[in-house]
Amino acid sequence: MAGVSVASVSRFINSPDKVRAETRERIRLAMQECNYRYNYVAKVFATQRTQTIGLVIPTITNTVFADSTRGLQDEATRRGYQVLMVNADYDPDAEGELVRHLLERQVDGLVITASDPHGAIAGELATAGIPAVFLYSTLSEGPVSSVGIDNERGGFDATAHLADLGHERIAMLAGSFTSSDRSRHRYDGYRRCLSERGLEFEPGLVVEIPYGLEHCREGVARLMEAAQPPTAIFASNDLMAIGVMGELRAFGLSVPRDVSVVGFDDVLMSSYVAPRLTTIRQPVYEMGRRAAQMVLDALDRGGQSVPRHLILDHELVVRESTASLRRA
Amino acid sequence: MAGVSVASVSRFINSPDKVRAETRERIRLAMQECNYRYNYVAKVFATQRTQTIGLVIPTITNTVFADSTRGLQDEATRRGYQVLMVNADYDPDAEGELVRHLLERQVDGLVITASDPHGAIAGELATAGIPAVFLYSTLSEGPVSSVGIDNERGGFDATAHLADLGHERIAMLAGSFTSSDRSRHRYDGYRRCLSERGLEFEPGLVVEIPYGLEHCREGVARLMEAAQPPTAIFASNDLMAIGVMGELRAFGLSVPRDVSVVGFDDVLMSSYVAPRLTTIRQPVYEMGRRAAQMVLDALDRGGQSVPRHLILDHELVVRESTASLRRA
DNA sequence: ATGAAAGCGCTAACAT
DNA sequence: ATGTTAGCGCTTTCAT
Repeated sequence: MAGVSVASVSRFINSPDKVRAETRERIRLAMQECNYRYNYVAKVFATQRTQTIGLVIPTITNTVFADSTRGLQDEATRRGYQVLMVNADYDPDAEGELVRHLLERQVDGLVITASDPHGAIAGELATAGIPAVFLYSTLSEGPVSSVGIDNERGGFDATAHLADLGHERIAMLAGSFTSSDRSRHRYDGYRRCLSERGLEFEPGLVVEIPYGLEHCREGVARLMEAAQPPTAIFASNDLMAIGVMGELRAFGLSVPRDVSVVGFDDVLMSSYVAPRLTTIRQPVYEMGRRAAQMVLDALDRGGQSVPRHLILDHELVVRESTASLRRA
Repeated sequence: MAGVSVASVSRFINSPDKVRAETRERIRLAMQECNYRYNYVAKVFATQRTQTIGLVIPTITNTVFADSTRGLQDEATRRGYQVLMVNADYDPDAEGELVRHLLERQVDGLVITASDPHGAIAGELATAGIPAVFLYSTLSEGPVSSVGIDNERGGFDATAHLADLGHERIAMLAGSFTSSDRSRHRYDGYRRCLSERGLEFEPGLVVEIPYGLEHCREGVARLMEAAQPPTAIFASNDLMAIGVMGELRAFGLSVPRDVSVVGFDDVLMSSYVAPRLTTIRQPVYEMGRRAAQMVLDALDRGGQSVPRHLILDHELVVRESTASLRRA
């Protein structure tokens, strides 16, 4: 239509300076006239590269994942990559499914917040043949790279803060261990703190619930209707901590007067709720950025690289939801 | 490798029953041996159909969009489609960009929460040549289908609730009009209510801010530091309403004792914050489901169909953040 | 600066 | 039940 070959059109699209101005104009006109639309799928098919990194997150409902995704997205965009995000709803089986799906879609790299980085997913990633990194998990070894914080120490620090305030009956409301190794590691830290402080561990003070605000009611009920209810609750993440505070109020209990609550993540919302939530801050934007960096760097090096395990610093942020124990 | 043609392999993948059991086994073995991975991109390229519907949302940080996306996702999955979600960060220019991007990616249909369905995006969609629907907007006509609620009436109802409680100085903290026609329509309803109730409209009582919790501080400051501060605030959405409540507390003000607050959306979080938020509920899951339904139905009919404009019911949910005006 | 042509991995129509 | 083959729209190498 423009009287040129497809090669010239391709050049026009990808490096306009390689085609004469006059030809450029002819092509532009023809494109306009026939309402040309570039077919990205054909390009990917031809080049075998999508310039896309696949991202698997546990849920879209907890905004931490939105925040880390932003970091990942920014870094990817900066380096000419896109990100294809899918959520697994905290379901380990779905994770494998989604990874396969992303692989079929020819993503160039993968970052995943997995339920269990030691589970089946590890093998899946190992054979994928593209750079992959685990995000959020605490890993110090293994064939696939990772970036996260030390969740065990985070759990320890949260619990220690409560112990420092004089609490002895400290409960943990944990997101289900099978759907999150972070929850398990935070629990490990909780246990270690209890033992180091000489506090007795009571199985009844740990309740494991599925992730999500809507499951907090039952968890809080189990905790507070016991013969000896806790005076402080450590929740696996801020979302659930906010859920806990809501349910505590429904029980006629006041935070922090009757019970102290600490969360994990330091989601923006946590500075806005009443009372403002004490929590463990994770540098999530930075974590997302670093994860992208790792897969992009590997890609730059031709896909091959030694696995790295990056553990960033977390930080206790004391706000209004925790207070000294009032002795009866 | 299995001694069969590519056609048989294709059949094996897409309709295994069309190939003899013995051949099936040979293929399976060969696949295993050479670590075969299906190339989805090639399939899309060959068939010219992605079985994917593109979704553009304003932000991933407000969980309403997560909720409507779930409805959309469920319906799509049920009918064998996937959804490719991208977020525009409330930027009208980004919306156009993303739509073009999705089109290049050959999505079969499009659903978009647009800043302004009457803006440039409308033309973009009209020429796209694939089914598209606007989600969340109040539209009763136009070439592209839509599903939403009556945002003007929603804004009216929110304001009327405050007026019914005796408030006369009712402010609106609005998400920027240029990035959301919903905000504009809710504002229109606010204005109509004021006028119907014989309440004087004061420009100083309307402040427009960018979306996001982090911008609420300035908005609340502008409102409450005025000579005659409002006794009630209607916020464009729940997220901002929660932000408002947080900032009001920072000002030493109590909700609802000193000022009443009403939001919009009825996000799950709104039942957990303190005080529990009074708001206008949108049936967002259903909205997402219906949007998917519309594009999928159009696709089933071969892409052609008359535009439909669906307006679902909203509902005022009265909780704890609003109270009768205490006269000085 | 431009053109010719091979090739990316699959599907689908047709033939056997 | 299986094989043959054209073709999807682009990139890229090699010629000119």
